[in-house]
Amino acid sequence: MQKTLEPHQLPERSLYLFKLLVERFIQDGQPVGSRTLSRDSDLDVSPATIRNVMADLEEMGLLHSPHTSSGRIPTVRGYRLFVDTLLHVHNLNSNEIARIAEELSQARDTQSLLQRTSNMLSDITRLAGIVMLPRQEQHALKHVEFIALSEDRVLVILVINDSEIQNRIIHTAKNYTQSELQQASNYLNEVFTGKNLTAIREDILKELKRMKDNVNRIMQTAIEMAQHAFVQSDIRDDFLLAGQTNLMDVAELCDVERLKKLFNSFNQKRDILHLLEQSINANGVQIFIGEEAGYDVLNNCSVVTSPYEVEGQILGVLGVIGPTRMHYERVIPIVDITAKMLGSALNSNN
Amino acid sequence: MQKTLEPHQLPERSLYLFKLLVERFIQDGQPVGSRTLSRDSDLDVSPATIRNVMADLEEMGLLHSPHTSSGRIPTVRGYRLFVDTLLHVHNLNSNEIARIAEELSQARDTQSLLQRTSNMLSDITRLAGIVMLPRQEQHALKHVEFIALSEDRVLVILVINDSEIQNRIIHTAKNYTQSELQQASNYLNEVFTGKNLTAIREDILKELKRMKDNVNRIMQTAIEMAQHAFVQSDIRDDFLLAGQTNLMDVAELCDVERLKKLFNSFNQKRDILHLLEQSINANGVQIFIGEEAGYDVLNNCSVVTSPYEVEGQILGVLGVIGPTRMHYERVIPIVDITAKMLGSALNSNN
DNA sequence: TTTTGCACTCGGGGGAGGAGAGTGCTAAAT
DNA sequence: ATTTAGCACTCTCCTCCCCCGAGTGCAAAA
Repeated sequence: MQKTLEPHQLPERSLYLFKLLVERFIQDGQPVGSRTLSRDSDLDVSPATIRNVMADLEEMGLLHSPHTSSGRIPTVRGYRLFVDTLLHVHNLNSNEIARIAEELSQARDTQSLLQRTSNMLSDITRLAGIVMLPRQEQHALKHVEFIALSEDRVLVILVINDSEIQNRIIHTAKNYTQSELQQASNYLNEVFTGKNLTAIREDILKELKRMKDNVNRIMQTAIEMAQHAFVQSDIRDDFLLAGQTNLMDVAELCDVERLKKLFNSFNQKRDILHLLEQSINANGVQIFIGEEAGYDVLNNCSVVTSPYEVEGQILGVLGVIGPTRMHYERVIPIVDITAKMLGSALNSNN
Repeated sequence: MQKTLEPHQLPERSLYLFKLLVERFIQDGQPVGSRTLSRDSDLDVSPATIRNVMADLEEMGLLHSPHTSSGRIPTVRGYRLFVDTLLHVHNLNSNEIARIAEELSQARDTQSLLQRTSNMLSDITRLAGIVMLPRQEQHALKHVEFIALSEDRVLVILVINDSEIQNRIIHTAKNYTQSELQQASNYLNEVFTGKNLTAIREDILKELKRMKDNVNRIMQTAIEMAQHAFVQSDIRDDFLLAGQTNLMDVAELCDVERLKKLFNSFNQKRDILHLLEQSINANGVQIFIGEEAGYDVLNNCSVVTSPYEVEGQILGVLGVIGPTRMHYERVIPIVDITAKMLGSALNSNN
């Protein structure tokens, strides 16, 4: 009975060769054989030796041969090891940083900032860029306005953070006149302007409990409206995706059936959102490899994500979707720095 | 020297066979040979005869053989003839009409109505559905509101038609206080509510000319604001596209390179918008076949469009994108009726 | 004008065969 | 105890070849 080997017990040489193999495979997408590796490595070692090492690595589930006689390619577990412990990420060169900054600085409002971010991600990685829309919980209310539409429908306009506008149509129990609504919004503006949405929500719930005692008609209207306007969830379940078509160039995804499934799941948004939400509480860059995360449409795909934050508050997640065989070395710092820059851009937008 | 034949000079039998051939090809996508056609036709005629007919049709540029010995397929010109003069479009059965109506009736606001329309188009045709966003020129202004953001930035909120909200941020020459803006919006609401945007625009331009004589401070502010808010173009150059992935099933587009180009041009939007705009002044359903319209990404694709209108005013265009080999017979009435129903749905939304 | 008969063409499918890359295993070398 | 060399083996991929079938065009007969 042989002992079960664990990756960290591997001799340094094996790890070195494994890393070399993964890098090589990422570079040109062909299964890597012992001969190639022997030529590439600094070690002065014959192919046969390398074959032995590779056999070990395969047994541990880090490598896999597509068929009996072809080189090896990394398994999902192999990529995991590579990414978690072998990969050494450089800083981005200042040119690229400047380019990202330049791109983001041109945005006028939040919407276009997010759009630009996702375009930029896809452009410089040549993969698909994704940006989850930010939560606004922590943002300050700038202004609220009610407009009577018809009978029981009222248009609510929330101005948040100077440049972010949300419209909602709510259905009320009673019919309100425009002037009642005006008074209500005046009241709410006075009380709530400058507070953040979470705080406002709490305040409203408190007020609701005291409602029965309250005879002030204006306040009653105001609170009823506010309840509708603020208390319903405002987590906007959406994201911006750019450069999907870049994925069509990737050889290992180039089968129309697979692509179709992938694109469909982009349209459904559900799975992708779930995935992104998993990383919303992560600390910095996170990497999902292949079907690891449990979504089989993402077979052969990796997702590199990072939450972005303003003043320590995580607002959303952004990242890149590409083949498992992607240049993590390059993509990771890009995602990382983009998240940071988006955070500060959002901050200065306030 | 032989005479140049024109389609309308063709003997009835040739047209009949041509029609049969196109229908057959649309059905199963294989080049159609003389034997098949002879079996299919009611005519008691040998394959050889049909071959002669086909040779004529080919010479006229209506048919084409992929290679020496395979059946024929229609050329773009052939489709044109088929669609323009041979095709006989049935009415939609009441089930399908009900289904469309049902689908559209569930929309709450304009945005979701358009979204549903485009989804529905793609669902029932199994192709890509497209809906151009409507112009609002002819819509009545319900309410206008100004909110001071910071220094020279003012948020304009236009409520149009009860359920359509537009936000714009404008940059003003002077700084206005919120109360100035309030007065301005009060004034504008009084004067303009109920008028349509085109009329408002004209009024504003007239007012501008008289501005110099006018000393009323409020009116001056109001007109300056209104100028920014209304006069800039509000033609929203955008469309909603659904079911792109349906196109991935279509055999003749199933080459990744072609698909990539197509999807890219969907993302660029430019070409597609140009195409749609061409049909905005058309009368009813219009059909663009293959690269006819001059966009080579649309090679092998047809676009079936129809403008949709409210009270005789054309607001936009909707349609379907699919392979040239599509079931025009079915798609045309669907697009037709959808345009009409969208029109009336938009109307009842007002 | 239509049909029959016939020679011809072309694409696609199905081996056969060989080259190339790579493997695993065993036995020798270090 | 590793490492290497040697060797047989395996599997993919390419190409060549061949043949089948579908369909054609043309000429001559009906």
